[in-house]
Parts: sequence; structure tokens; C-alpha cells
Amino acid sequence: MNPQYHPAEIEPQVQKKWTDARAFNVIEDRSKPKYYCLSMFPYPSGKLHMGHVRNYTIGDVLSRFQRMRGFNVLQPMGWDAFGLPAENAAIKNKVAPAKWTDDNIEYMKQQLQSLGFAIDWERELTTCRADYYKWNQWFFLRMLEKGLVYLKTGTVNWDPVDRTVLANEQVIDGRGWRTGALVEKRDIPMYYMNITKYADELLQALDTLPGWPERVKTMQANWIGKSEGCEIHFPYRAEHKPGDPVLKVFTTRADTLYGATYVAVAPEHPLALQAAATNPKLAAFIEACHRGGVTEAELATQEKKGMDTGLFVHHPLTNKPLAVWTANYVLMSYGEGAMMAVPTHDERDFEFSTQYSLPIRAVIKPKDAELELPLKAAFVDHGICFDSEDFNGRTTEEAKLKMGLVLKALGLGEPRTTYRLRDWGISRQRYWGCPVPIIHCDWCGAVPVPDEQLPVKLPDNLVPDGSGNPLLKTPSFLHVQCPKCNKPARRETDTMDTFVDSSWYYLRFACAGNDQAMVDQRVNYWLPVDQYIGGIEHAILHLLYSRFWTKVMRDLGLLNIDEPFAKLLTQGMVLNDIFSRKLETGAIEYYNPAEIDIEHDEQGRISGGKLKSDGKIVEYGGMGTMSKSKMNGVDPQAIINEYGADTARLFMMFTSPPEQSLEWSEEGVVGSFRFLKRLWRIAFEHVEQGIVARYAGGELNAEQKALRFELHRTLQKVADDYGRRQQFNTAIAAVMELLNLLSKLTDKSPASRAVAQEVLENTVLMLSPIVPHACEALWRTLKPGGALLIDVPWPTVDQAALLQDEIELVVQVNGKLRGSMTVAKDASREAIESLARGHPNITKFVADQPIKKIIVVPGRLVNVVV
RNA sequence: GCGAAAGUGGCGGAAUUGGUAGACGCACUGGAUUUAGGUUCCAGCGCCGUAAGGUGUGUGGGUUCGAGUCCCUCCUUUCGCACCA
Repeated sequence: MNPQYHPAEIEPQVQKKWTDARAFNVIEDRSKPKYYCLSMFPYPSGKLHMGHVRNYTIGDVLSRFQRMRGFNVLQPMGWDAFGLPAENAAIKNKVAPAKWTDDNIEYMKQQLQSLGFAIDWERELTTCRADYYKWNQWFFLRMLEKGLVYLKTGTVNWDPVDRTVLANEQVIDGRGWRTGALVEKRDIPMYYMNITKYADELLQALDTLPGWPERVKTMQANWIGKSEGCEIHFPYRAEHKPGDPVLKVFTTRADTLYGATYVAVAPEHPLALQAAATNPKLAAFIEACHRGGVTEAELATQEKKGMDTGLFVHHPLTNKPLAVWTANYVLMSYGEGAMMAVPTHDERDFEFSTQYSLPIRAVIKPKDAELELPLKAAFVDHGICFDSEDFNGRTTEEAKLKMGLVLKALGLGEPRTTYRLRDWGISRQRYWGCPVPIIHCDWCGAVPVPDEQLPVKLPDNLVPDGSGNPLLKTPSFLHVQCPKCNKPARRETDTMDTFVDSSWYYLRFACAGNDQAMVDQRVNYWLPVDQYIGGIEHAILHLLYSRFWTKVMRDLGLLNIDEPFAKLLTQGMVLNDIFSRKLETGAIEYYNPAEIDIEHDEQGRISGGKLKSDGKIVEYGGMGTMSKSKMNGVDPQAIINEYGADTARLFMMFTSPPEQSLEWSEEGVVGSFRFLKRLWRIAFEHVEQGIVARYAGGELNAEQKALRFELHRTLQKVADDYGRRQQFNTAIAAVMELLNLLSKLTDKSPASRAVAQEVLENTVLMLSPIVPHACEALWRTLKPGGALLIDVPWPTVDQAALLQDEIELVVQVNGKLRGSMTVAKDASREAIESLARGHPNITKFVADQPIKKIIVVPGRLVNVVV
């Protein structure tokens, strides 16, 4: 055994052993329970970043642990290879996205392999290859047949200079990122997937996911946003007859209907457009609402503006005329694109009516008080109706129910459930994506591409230039025959949202190599994914789309599961220090922390620094997510080259619990490296004196017993931390404590050496999921000639080693710590109380005050209350 | 703006069910050993105080014998908001 720890030698050797043994390639095996462990697949951006290393290390630790526990473990890997960055790189470097993507995949795959992940590479998939995206197209057509895909207009960001659609990311402060032109909203036809049809199931089924974090389920539930409310019809004419036109609104507060003093419609609402036809000022206002981007954050934070359309509708119960306003905060995509305004009982309406001096009318008061008039703010709580004719005196809850019945009887509304969730628009006016399999024919309309013509292959040699989709300039792609009438026709040039690719890749891993079907029977062996791991930023969209997709596949008879991911772990971000300097031009330049001489204040906090190259001051901007724009990324490859994969893995797992953000620290990496060197040295010193059999029984002294107690307590804790708590930092800390205790055992008696052997073997087994290379090498020296460590089962706890005769209890007076005492393990409550009364510190602090009571918490503490 | 989280020493974090706050590691300080190969070992380390002791988990309040943990208030930071993935 080499007395020094040299990861650069060990790691490639160990990896070769695994590869030669095809150790991580799995097939369906009904003799063992299966464990499908999946980390979100990477976008091939160029090289791995620390977030990847963290993500895949967590998955690898769990995979290796479950393998040791006897599971048939599948851990696959693939590439989410369509998307915007490849087009941006193409514009910048004039290289086809396909070439750029392939090169990145090759490099990143080699990086993943050098980290020693237990991946079944024979199942690798890449979404930009036709053997994958063919099934996107095939399934799109099946959904089209079922009416789950439909065509509708949608709003996009439009750059009027480049004459191209922009992603939200490409809109910066309301301007196009390349042209700087003010962005406009534009309505274009798009294909939608009917996710709202599944809204209720997606919501209800969250209760069937105990393995998901509560916060993710809450976010999804809020995103779906089920509201029980009422649809209310406001007749256009005072003399309303059934069948006459009405303005439909949705409200969750039908009890406030008598307080409605006007209605507001979205600027795109037919009523607004109708009024604008004869009102140039209104037309200009609607035009102004079309400026700016489409994100909800932007819409919700913009100044609230509105304009009277001059039209009136009529209150469904009082028949009084109500003015129709149009306002930029009314969303066409929610409810009916119109709302009734009740300024007294809705904050937004209160502000708006104050701003434009619109009438107000109070109709709800608190349950046991009068409403203070005039109102200084909206009274939005539930309460009691007044000034509401037949509804006076009713509670909010009663009034809501009755209002639904009354309106239904009048034919002017009914109780209704709406969702905030919108259907999923999947059309993208972009090149680097999966082509939508549709052909447009002047005679037949939009014609689906017949199955036998799939896949519709994306030409992979085009180089986008930023001025729109290059497919539009590619006649060989564009011009086709109509499959129905054989006349000349035009191929659809929109591609699919990349969320389509990632909504079902986890199913395809189970069915690798099948070129005849999207999925086969193997999917029902491996699915659901037992453990899914990925960034918290995917808590809503990706995870919701995947759940939806699974349910649609189930309903089309392709699967027999309801939910794709049984257990979910959402890892936190990886952060690093940010340093920047304001240039004379006003622009801010960022610098990598490695280029800075960092300065600390007297408390040891970072206060600033100087750029090494010019010695001038830079500002410290705190910690932030590692990103290219902030220049604060750390290349995992540099860490692997310098300290080895095991150190990188150990640091990632030790420095933060997986769900929290992780702060990068070079010192922390060195600390992890030091621990591995220490482990290596302790093992070396032990092995140098000859290999012994591990402890298997016999008399032990108190020190040896204490060490075995600690060992088996640690075994228990580490298994719990890996398996149930998924908190790896505390597992490592526990092993460190164990090792600290072992290094205090210095006598060389046969019993001590046998216990030391037992501790070392188990330490290596416990750490092996995290630092598999070093542990495999150590295992070889501790147990020469045995099986590969990855095939050794997880150690069992020796319950006998955990038995204790005496325990320590903490003694408190009035909840304050005053001492401790040792008692027999089975001491009675009375015995403990009397021991506590006699405890010198208790008598000191109680003095002559009367003891009110004594609280005994078994196994923990005694609290004397005076 | 809306939704969701998180705030504990100089730093990362621990405290799993309301029961010893600060495990483990980093940084730092003192000592020993070795002068190399990111040395190793020993000791110390929340704050105030010589000590006894007091005090302490973002702010302010509450419940409890006992609160980092539960409830309310405010503040700050992070994530998401449907075309980044």
C-alpha cells in the first residue's frame, strides 16, 4: 500500500475496473427490488458546472447506497440537447448548432466519467437526435387525434427591428437584446397542449406524493390555482331576454355583487376592440398596452392604467347600467378576460377607482362591527352583507352559495370552478428544436404528417443569424406535397418547446434501443422513478409538464402508472463570491474570485479586494449563483485535476445539506482533501502492522467497548441519513467523529487491533457511496482478494454493541442548565427525582425556594421548577 | 405585483418528535515535531466577565416547566412567474 493518498493514480484504475466489469449496466431482474435513480439530465452547454457536479453526486450517492442495500439500481444519463444557447453560439461562432452540441456532449461525457458516477451509459439518449424526437412527433399526432392538441392564437414578444420572436430571456428592460428595439406584443397562431383538462387530477394527485417536498407541492397547487367561484353575466341591454349578448365575468366573491360599480375588460377583449373601432383615443390606449413584454411579473408590476370604453352593461340583479372600462392589469388569459370591479372590497379595484374617481359602494361589514366610512382601504375580509336586498344579513359564505343559485335561476350565471393554470403553448418560432409534424395545404388546411413519414427530420447543417428561423429560408425543408391531395404545400417551420423533450425522457431510458415504439413493457418494470433529483428552479414547470405527460400516456394505454416520480429531492444552488468594478463608461465588469486578492475586515468578513493584475480595488457583492454573467463560476475540471474526483464529491456532500444553497469555498475543498489523506494514513498505519480479522466476539475493555458503541451508533445514523433523511453532511460528520475516536485508540493489543479493523472496514463501506474510488482502493488493502466493494452488502448493526448500563441526564433549574448526573439506564422516575434533589448544583440554585414540581424527560433531562 | 422558502459564532453548518444551542469542518490563536511537496500532532476558540455568573439562534411580541424549533408582527435574502433550461 502506498503510504500517500494519490487520487490521480487510484481513480482511473478503479474506474477501469468498473468499466471492465460492466458494473453499472442493468437489465430487468425480478429477483431483486428495483431502484430507479434519476438526476435531471443536463443541457450540453459546454462543460460541467458545479451545479451538475452536485446534482449527479447526490444521485450517485443514493444509487450506490441502494445497490449496497440489495436493489437492482438503474442510473441513466442523457442530454437535453435542443434549445436557445446552441442558436446563440451559432450566431456568435458561425457554427451549426448540431456540431456545437455534439462537441459539448463529447467533452461533458468525459467529465462525467472522470467523476466516477455509476451510470448505465448503454442507455444514453440525446433529444436532438431523430431516434428520440421522432416520438415527440408521433405522440403529438396521437394527442392531436384525441383533441388534446389544438391551434389557438398566443401572445409573443416581437422585435420589430430583427422581425423575430424573442424569448422572455432575450427581452432586457423591455428591449430586444441584440437590437435594443422596444419590444411589442404580437398575436400568432400556436399549438397548445390541453393541460387544463388534467388540472383537477394534477391537483388532487399531489396528495398521492408523500415523497415530494411540501413546498414543491404547495407551489404546484398554487400554480394550478383552483378557485371555486361564480360566473356572472352582465347583460348588454337593459331589456335583456335569454339568448341576448352578455359580458361574462368570473369572481370568487359573488357575495359582493351589489358592490360592483363598473366592469373592466382586458385590452384584447372583443368589447374593448369593438369600442376602439370608433374611438381613436381608446385605440391608442390599447395600442400602448401592446408595448412591453409578456411576462406575468412585468404585467403585474407595471403602473395600473385604464380607460373608459364608453360602453355600458347592466347589473344582473338591479339592472343599473355599469360603465365598461378596459385596464392593462386584466388578463385575457384568466377567467373570461373580464372582471366586475368592487372597489370597497378588493384592494386593486380600490386603488383603480381612487385613481380614476370611479363610484364606490360598500356592501360587506365585519361580523361584529360597523364598517367605518368613508373607507381608507378596501375591506377584503369575509363578513356580513348589507345594502344587498335579499342578501342582507347573510354571511359571505352563505351569500356566495345563494348568489350562485339565484343567478342560475335567472339564467345570468352559475357556480363555476376556474383554474389559474393555462394550456401549454408548445410552438416556438425557432430552428433548433423538434419540428412540429404538420403540413399546411391551401386546399386541405393543416394536415398531420402521416406516421410512416416520421420522423420529420430537422436539417442539421443550418447556421442561424439572429434574424428569424432559418427553416423559413430552406426550400428543401419547406416545400412538400400535401399528404392528402398531393398538391404543393408548405411544411410547418415552428419547432416544439424543449419542455416537450424533457417531459418524457425518463420513460425512454427504460426502453433504450427500441426503434419500433415510444415505450415498451420495460417501462412498467422501471417506472415510476424511485428518486428524482434536480434543481428547485424546476419545481413548477418541468415537473408539472412531466406529470401531465405521464397521465396522457397512461390514458392512451402506453403506461400503467399515474405519477412519474415517487420521490423528489430538490437541490439548492451553488453560490460563490461576486466581485465587480464600475467602469468609466458606467458599465459593470465582473471578475472571477480567483483573480482577486481578497481583503477581510477585523471580524473576518470579506470587505473587498484588489484585482491581482492591476492592484486596483474591486467591490465585494456578496454571494450569488455561479454564472457566466457574474464571472464567478469555478470549473469542476480544475478541482478534479488538482484534488481528484473524490475530494470534489466529498466537498459537495459535506459542505451543505442537499436542499440548501451551497457556498463555494476553496478552503473547504482543501479540508475535504485533508480528511481523505487522514483516512488514508490511518488505514495505512493499521495495515502496516499486518492484516487482522475484524472483531468477532470476546472480552473488551471500556475504551474498546466505547469505540464499538460509537461504530454501531454511527452505522445506524449513516444509514438513516442516506436512506430516510437524505442529509449527507451529517453522515460525513458522524464518520469523522468515529475516525477521531479511532485515532485515540493507541494500544496494539489483539483486541484493539480487531476492533480497529472492524471500524476501518465499516468506515470504508459507509463512505464508499460518497468517495467510491478511495474506498475501493482501501477495501483492497483491508481485505485483499475479495469482491469489488460495490458488490459488498451494506453492513448490519450489532445491537449488542449498543447496550449501555448507565446514561447521563442533564439537570436544570427553571429550564436553565445547572449540571448533569449519571444514572442507571432503567432508573425509576422517583429515583431520578430524589437524585436530582440531592444534586449539589440543584441545592445551590434552589436555595430556600419551594420546589413547585420536577419534570423528568426520560433519557434526556430533569427540570426542577421553583 | 403574486406564489414559495430561508435567516444560528469570523465562515459553512449541527441540534431528526418542544428538552444540554454551536456537533463536524474551515479560518484563527498558542505549543510541540518536521523543515518542505499544499506537513502532522496537542490545546484553545459565541459574546461580556479575572471569576462566580450573565447573555445569546434576523426584529418585536406571545404560548410553555422549557422555544433555534410552535403562533403573530415586521425586516432581509433567495427561487419561480408559463419562450433560459
